[in-house]
Amino acid sequence: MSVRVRYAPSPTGLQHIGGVRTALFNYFFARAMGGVFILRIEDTDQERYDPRALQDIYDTYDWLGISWDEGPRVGGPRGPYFQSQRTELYREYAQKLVDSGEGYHCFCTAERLESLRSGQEARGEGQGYDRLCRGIPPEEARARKAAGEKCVVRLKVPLEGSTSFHDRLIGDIERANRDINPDPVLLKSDGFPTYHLANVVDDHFMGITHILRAQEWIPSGPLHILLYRAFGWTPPEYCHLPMVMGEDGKKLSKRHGSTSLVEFRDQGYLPEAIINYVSLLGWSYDDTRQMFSRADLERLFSLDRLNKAAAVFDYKKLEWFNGVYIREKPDAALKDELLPFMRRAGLVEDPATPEQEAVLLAAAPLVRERLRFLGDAPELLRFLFRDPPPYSREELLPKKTEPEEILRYLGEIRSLMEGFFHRSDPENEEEFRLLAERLHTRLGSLLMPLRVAVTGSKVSPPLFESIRILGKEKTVARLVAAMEMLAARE
RNA sequence: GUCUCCUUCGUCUAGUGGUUAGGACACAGGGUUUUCAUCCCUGCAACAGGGGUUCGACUCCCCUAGGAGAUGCCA
Repeated sequence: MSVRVRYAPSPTGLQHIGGVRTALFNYFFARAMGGVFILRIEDTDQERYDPRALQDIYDTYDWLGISWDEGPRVGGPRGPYFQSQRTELYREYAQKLVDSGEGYHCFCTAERLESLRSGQEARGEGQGYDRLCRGIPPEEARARKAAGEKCVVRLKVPLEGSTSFHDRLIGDIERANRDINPDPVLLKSDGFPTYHLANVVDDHFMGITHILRAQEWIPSGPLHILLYRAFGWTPPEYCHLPMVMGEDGKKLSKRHGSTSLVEFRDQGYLPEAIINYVSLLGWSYDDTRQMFSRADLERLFSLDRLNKAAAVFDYKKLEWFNGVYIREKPDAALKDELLPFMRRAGLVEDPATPEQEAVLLAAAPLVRERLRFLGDAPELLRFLFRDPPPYSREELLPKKTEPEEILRYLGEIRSLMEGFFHRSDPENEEEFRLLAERLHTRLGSLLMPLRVAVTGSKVSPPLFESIRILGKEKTVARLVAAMEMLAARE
């Protein structure tokens, strides 16, 4: 039987690391098995639905380069792939449960459930519905419903015995029926299904063969088994993936820093880094290999190498992967990646002029090894597009040097600039060494003031290459500005 | 409260009934270097605890502890 898996997000918030991990594992599993990957939108919560969240799902996976074989935008034989468009189906199957006696109508109001819950909490009892409506005779329930009384459909969870299922990763999981959520709601009073019903019905009709989802779903596993049984269906194979935690060991959330994918993208993370890093959260290939491209994972991913324990999300390691992938980018590709960030910083126009593109292309090799994120680029390269930011007089003066001395050096350097552009970088370096020797100073004492004058900072990309990109005119002008600053009396 | 799952360096992980318990990130030190960074080298550091089983357990079993998750007309 060919593999069919799905990622089924609900459009209620931005895609975050945890969701992406689940999506990725489903996608890679499908690819590695030659199966089908389905995207299904679980938009059954009318209250929390957010159209921006749907767009975010598209944006996130488009950006990551993850595509689905069936789902929104592409369609497929088992659609529709929005649960909000399948409500008839859920209603039909909820009714079947009522008819067969596996489910029942419940007329309890939200208020009653609320007070029930608070009472239980106050007494420190286990929480859950008290099954009040379970005893209502079917005819009576029918009549009340026909009379227009608001109601939901609940599942009749067996009072005795236990329910177990097999998990590919964990093994057999068993739960006493009395510990299962007492009669969960399957169909809400607004006619929409809850997760449990919609999920089971869809997975069945969409022919899902494997359910790969986070371990936070384990507790509802037995419940879903009960549903499959009530319908007379065969459940798919389960594989509950280890959870992703924040640094404090708690479920990853906003307060752990950026967790949504758009945030990572906007900070200048590369999709390659995210994919590589996230893949290693709960999965490994062997004892040493850690570099994996999307294509690698589409081939090598396997459920046999999953880890059981929850993984802590380590921003530092992601950052490291990002640096590695940035360094792998050829000049032109890096330039293209950098462009949006330079634009957003207002350093290049939109669209960039050919000159600006040329400068950025030339600068790419200079910053490549210095970027942790693409978003670091504007600050590093600003001096190529604007006058250097204001710097203090002190910054021009290396330790234990006098202004007059540096002023003299800069004058000499200015002369050196005449032939600078006709010489190679090694030749220029040699010139500067000779000059330092002649002035009885260190090379650093020559280059640091020059660096500050040209870039406005003591930390910059390689100086000679930078000057070459900047051009003689601007370089000399900045040198002069620095000399004037030094010459001015305090 | 109840139920379920989990437990190897700080973090991600590999691993075997007999290993110096391996790799990566982080951190520390050193080297290269015109700054920063990159790069290279070295170091650091783990089998949660207690019982068994066994000639021998990190590895198999049990218990304890700790952690996490679930207990919704949210998914």
